[in-house]
Amino acid sequence: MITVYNTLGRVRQTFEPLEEGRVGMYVCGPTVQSAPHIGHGRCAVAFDVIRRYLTWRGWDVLYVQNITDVDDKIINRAAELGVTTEDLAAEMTERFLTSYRRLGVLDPDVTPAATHHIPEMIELIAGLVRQGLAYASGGDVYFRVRALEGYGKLSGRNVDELRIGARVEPGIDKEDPLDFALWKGAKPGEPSWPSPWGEGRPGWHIECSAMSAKYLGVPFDIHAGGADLIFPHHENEIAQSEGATGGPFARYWLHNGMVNLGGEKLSKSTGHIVDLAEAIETYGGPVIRLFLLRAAYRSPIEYSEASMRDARGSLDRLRSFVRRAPSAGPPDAAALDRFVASMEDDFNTAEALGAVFETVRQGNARLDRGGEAGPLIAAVREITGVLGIDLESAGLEGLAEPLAELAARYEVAAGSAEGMVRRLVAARTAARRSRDWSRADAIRDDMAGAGIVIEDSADGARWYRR
RNA sequence: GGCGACGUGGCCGAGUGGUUAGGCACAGCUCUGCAAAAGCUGCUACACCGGUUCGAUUCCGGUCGUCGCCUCCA
Repeated sequence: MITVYNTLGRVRQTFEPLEEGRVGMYVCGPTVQSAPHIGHGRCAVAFDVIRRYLTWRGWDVLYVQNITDVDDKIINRAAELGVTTEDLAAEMTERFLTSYRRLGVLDPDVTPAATHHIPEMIELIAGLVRQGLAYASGGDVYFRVRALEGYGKLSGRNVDELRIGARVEPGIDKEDPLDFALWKGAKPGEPSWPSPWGEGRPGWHIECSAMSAKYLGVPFDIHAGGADLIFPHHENEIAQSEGATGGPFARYWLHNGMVNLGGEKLSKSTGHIVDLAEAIETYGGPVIRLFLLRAAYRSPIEYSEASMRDARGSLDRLRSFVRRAPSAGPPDAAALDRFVASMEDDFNTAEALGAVFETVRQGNARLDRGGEAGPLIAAVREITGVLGIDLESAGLEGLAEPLAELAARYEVAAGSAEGMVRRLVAARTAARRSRDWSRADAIRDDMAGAGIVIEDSADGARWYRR
């Protein structure tokens, strides 16, 4: 039985999909205006893990993550750079998807882009206008917030308190400052589409209402995203969708905590950012993924180099363990049970990892005593697989050059990166046999300098990339 | 000001009304040509003040502090 914390209602509750054995999941994706930062990675990883877990548990998950490819920020940024909005969006989309993959995030089943769903959005807006829940004003269309019962139920706000803070842009004719745009009339030179209200483009919130309904149907099971989207984005999605259908929209709302730097949230608009691609380049995808999974997905986490080093140390421990012996037999049942119990408690990956490390210690202790640890290793492999933590890849990308240099220095044949590593390790083993300690140590030190760690053991040398 | 979350040992970070989270770091020992890895041992906590209770880090109230949202944001 899975328990989840539902932002809607702020309660823990049993997760029961609408249809037995099937789960529909919609994750709010990025606005592709600039490159991804660690916070985007956290969101992607958090819900990728949930998807993987549900899948592993035997459920059929339909996973949708959108791309917002039209928006004021994109228009402005493209103008600054002197490129088209399409080109900018396409390039940034690619960068997001590449970084996500390097974090071990599986591709969504559907990755809908807003600009490919304009007709669906127009239809939805037209329906809201017909029902009196929206109105055209100038070339814009606004949602009439006060016309909808229950607005604010997700974020715990009430309309009378909101009134004071609501943003009113000059020159815009809203009936009420709380009302938000469903459709924005185009200014000259802006990308636009024809609509019953004139040329224009969709507001931000409407895309998620339209696309989630299209791919998952309404209502659907899980709607997820960053905690900073609770208000107004998700609140407005609910207003639009429930206004349009008269019934419930998404059943479980899951929100990941923010990634902070120096105690403050990362934010594109302020430039307070840890670039995701750079971090991946520096530490590798698996280290970052482990860093992200060490805390529960709802807690805020602090990015720091010290934390990344910790995460690398932890990853090394896992890798060293599974390299000691092959998996054998079915995965250890006790280890799996602990993993399942942790995950079913609101997908508590931090606790799940605690159980993994205890399994590692048990396994190491058994191996030290000359015993068998096949099932324990199998369990660790199984669990890290579900968590999407890659313990396997040698990851020798980018090392061809330094390895070739070392191959030349120690007079072994050049070739593929992996081949050179093997030959260098063999050369060191030979040096050790002839008790040429200085040569053996030099090879080990130089390899370490290149990022390849060599460890001796009873049954030969093992190596892995740091 | 309103709404929400949170304050755990050197650091990161789970969890619980009375029993070891875990990782990283540190010290000692074992093992090892050296090292690393690994094992064992050690170090050690629940912001503060009240209350409930036989007993609270864990429930309730208050204080202080931090963070998020209230405007675009994963």
